[in-house]
Amino acid sequence: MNREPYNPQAIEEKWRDFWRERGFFKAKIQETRKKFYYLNMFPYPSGKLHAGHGRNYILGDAIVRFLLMRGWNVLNPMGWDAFGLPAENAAIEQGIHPRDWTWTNIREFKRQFRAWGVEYDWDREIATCEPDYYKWTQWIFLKLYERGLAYRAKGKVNWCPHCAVVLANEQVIGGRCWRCHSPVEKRELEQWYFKITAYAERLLRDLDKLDWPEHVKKMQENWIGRSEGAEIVFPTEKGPEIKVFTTRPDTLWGATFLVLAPEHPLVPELTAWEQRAAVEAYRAATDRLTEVERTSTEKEKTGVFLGTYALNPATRERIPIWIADYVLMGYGTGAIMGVPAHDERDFQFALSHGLPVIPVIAHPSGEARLFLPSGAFASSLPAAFASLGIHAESTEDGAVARVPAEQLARVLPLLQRHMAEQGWGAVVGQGWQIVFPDETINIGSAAEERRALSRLKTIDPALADKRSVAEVLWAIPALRDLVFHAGFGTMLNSGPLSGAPGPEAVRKTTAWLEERGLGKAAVTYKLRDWLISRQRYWGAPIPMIHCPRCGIVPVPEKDLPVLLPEVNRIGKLGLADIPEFIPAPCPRCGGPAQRDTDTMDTFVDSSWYFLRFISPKDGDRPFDPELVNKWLPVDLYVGGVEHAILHLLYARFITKFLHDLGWLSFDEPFKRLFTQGMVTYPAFWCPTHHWIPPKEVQPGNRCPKCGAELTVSVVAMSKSKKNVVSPDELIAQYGADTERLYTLFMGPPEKEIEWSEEGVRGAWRFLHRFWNLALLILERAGNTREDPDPRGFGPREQALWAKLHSTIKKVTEEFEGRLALNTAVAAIMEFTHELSQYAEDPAADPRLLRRALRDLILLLSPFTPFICEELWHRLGEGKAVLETPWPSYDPQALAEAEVEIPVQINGKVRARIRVPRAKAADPQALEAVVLASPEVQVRLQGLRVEKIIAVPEKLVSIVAR
RNA sequence: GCCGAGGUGGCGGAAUAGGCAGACGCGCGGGACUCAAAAUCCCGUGCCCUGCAGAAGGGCGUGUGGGUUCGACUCCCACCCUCGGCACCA
Repeated sequence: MNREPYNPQAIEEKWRDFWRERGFFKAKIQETRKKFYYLNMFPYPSGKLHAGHGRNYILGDAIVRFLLMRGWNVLNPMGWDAFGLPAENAAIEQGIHPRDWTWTNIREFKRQFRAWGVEYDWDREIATCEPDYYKWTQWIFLKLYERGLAYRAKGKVNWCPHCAVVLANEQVIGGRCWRCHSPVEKRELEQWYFKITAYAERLLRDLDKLDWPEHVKKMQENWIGRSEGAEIVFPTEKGPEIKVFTTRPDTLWGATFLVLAPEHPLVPELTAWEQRAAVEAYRAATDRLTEVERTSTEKEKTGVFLGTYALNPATRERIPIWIADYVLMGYGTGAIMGVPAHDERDFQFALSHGLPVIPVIAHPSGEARLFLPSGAFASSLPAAFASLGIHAESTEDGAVARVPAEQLARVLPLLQRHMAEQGWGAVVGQGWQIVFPDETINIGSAAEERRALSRLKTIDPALADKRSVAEVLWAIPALRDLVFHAGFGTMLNSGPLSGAPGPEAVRKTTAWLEERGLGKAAVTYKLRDWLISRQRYWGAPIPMIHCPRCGIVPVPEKDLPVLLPEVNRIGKLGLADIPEFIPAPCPRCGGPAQRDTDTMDTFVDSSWYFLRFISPKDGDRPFDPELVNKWLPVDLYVGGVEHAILHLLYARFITKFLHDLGWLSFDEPFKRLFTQGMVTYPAFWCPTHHWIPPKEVQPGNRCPKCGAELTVSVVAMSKSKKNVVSPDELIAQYGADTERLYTLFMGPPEKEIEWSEEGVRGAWRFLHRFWNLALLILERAGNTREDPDPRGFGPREQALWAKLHSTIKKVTEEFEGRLALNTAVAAIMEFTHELSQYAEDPAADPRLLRRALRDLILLLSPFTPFICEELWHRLGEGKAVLETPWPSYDPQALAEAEVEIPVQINGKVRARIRVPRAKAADPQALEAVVLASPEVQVRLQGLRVEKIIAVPEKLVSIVAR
């Protein structure tokens, strides 16, 4: 019999507008019973969508279709992140106005969504570049300004020379621009900031209440970077005090120098006259370094002595003040105390500059180690040591012995006694002791350090060039692992706190400092304030006016929006290049004044858009607070992990701010977050012709233009690398349903995955089988209207019936739980297979056939809505799929089926027995059935059963000897 | 360096609560259809060994080494590797 072939193009065109026309995707915004706010991160409309983008939108569409069938009142809006640098740069490349570029792309995106069958509540469409949207972005700026959370400050900022714009810290990725990857430079500029640091603690703490992927929360946690420690005040001889932040106040007695960031404001005042030239030169050199160069850990620790001294508040010793570029102005107080014995960077710095190192924390291992250079001891020493149970080993340049900490007090005098006349020795681990025949010097202060060093130099001419005891000890390989350590341990050489055990050291020192008014407990964050000024045209103008008389004056709310001026020129312009934009009367005094010529960072636009969807056309307010408070937080937010820090942190901040302002009752915008993985595809690189589209690659990976061998890399699809798969072509060849099914089936949606042409064909073959099966069943059972009666089922029917219900269960649970829709598709495929086999039986129950097909169509409809809508109507069900409730499963159907129980004997599966589920659920019954079965009996012959474990519905394990 | 995720057939992956390892798909092999090919459909497919007309049987197997358990991809200890984020953050 010749059946009508599956013709996806014809079917899909037929239904493309159906769902929209019926209004299935329109949220009933006034009704908030059983509401569900589903949100895909809105795109920046760039060119065309590729198959990789489908990961996000198709997943969302499937979830929303499922939710609608489950009876949820779903809000599923879409908009355009259309303002900002990305759009502007792309438009410049095309030589057109950013607005034209944006709207052309929006039309294209919408066409492609329609082709995919991806639907939204289009009545709520917004674009951040439209005045009725950015008016409210400006309003948020004004509110932040009112509260002192938007401020202007001069400082070193990140500057991207290629984009001609400043960048926020979050937009510098590994020292490079997030858009164009150029190395970022530093410039001294006056810019606008949002005080996100005021929210650091809450942004950190509230991560706990979010149902987000653990790694995204961790990334935010690390970015916020909370550190607990103490702020300590160091007096200086020149006068001004220096505040330092440290996480290790317990090492204070070991602070032998101070280091300021080269940009530190106190540097000029603290510089001695004779050091001024050197200091200025160093500061200038630091300025010229890029972020990448400056923060490279490989770099030698450079720095310059200011020529003046501070006082260590604990030891009261004079310590030199230096500047060095490894100390950053933006973190803590921009100054550190140098504790070379217990901080790796300070240690390197001290070694490079010959600064003294004083150990003040015992090595956590409790070990001490003795070193004696060759010829340093008398022949009587080994015997004396042996009496203490200490055995020395010879190394290239001397003898080494392990000394238990508690033996130290006895070893040192002994050592002194048996030392050669011109000998010396060192014991490190529990502090450093330098032993001479007539005395032992404990390195516990700078004075002792100096004295020990000078004696060493006198004894051993080879040490003449050493500038510190640390240099001497570091040169001995056998001691290195004990000379430096950064662990917690018992405090040493620390005056009143000596002997304080490691776990209490920090707390005790902090208390000691606070009692004396020398310092206090403090918390510091890595998070910096959000720099939001951008010197480019395509963005929301900052609503501020600079008046020569009144200073900086905000534009009154009633005068919003500050409209972006129209321009005819295309290029890297800022508002400063548009003279007619600048003049404006001062809102306060009415005199002539000038508009601020910066625009806002694109991430400001997207930091509140999820609120606007509730009342997108409201002209009087940014959003309707009453409805927003009913609909938000967003129940499920889906987007790329690349926004883990940037957008998601900013949106959380603005939400908390609006909450504090009283506009929002909630303080976290996205209850659950799901990050989908990228789609990769091979990209081909020719040294002369650059990126070559995969389709043009010649056999043997050759360039079509020059025949050169191409370099292949499997990377995320992107237009610039020309390795995109076009949905238009896929749809023309296979249909949208095939692309959708493959996209959802190819792997777990959160994982990065490579696109496979063969995989697409697999989805295509499945849909053919499904189509043919449906037509077969329609022929055989199309007219049946009765429901099947499970009471009359034979074993085959019962098995199929159970399979149907377990499939419904599986698919439902995936949508409601972890969203591993790839396994839901696999389950549907399995069921389709079993249904096909049953349908071939001429005696098959038509009522069961029809019911199975009906439910199968519904289960598959979120994945492949076109073919399912078509078959649904052929089934004559009247209503549309989306008006039909999602199938429910019957636990009874599952209970009645037989299950196969594997039987393990001594850990190996030796038999499989079919048992009715009711019996399998009861351990005793299960055990009895298994032991009675012939297969098991044969296996147990000659063995004595020692133990039986029966796991209900799973397996039976028998131990026999 | 620090933090996080992960390592399962030829490949993508499954095993959701310690209970049949390899679901589902790709690829591959064989067959059907065809003059032929493509497409499609059906069957088989972890590795190794024994065996055979067809069967059947056994051993090994989830990065490596150890441990807990009747039973480990799953839990514990140590290590190796890959990917992602951060990185002179005091």
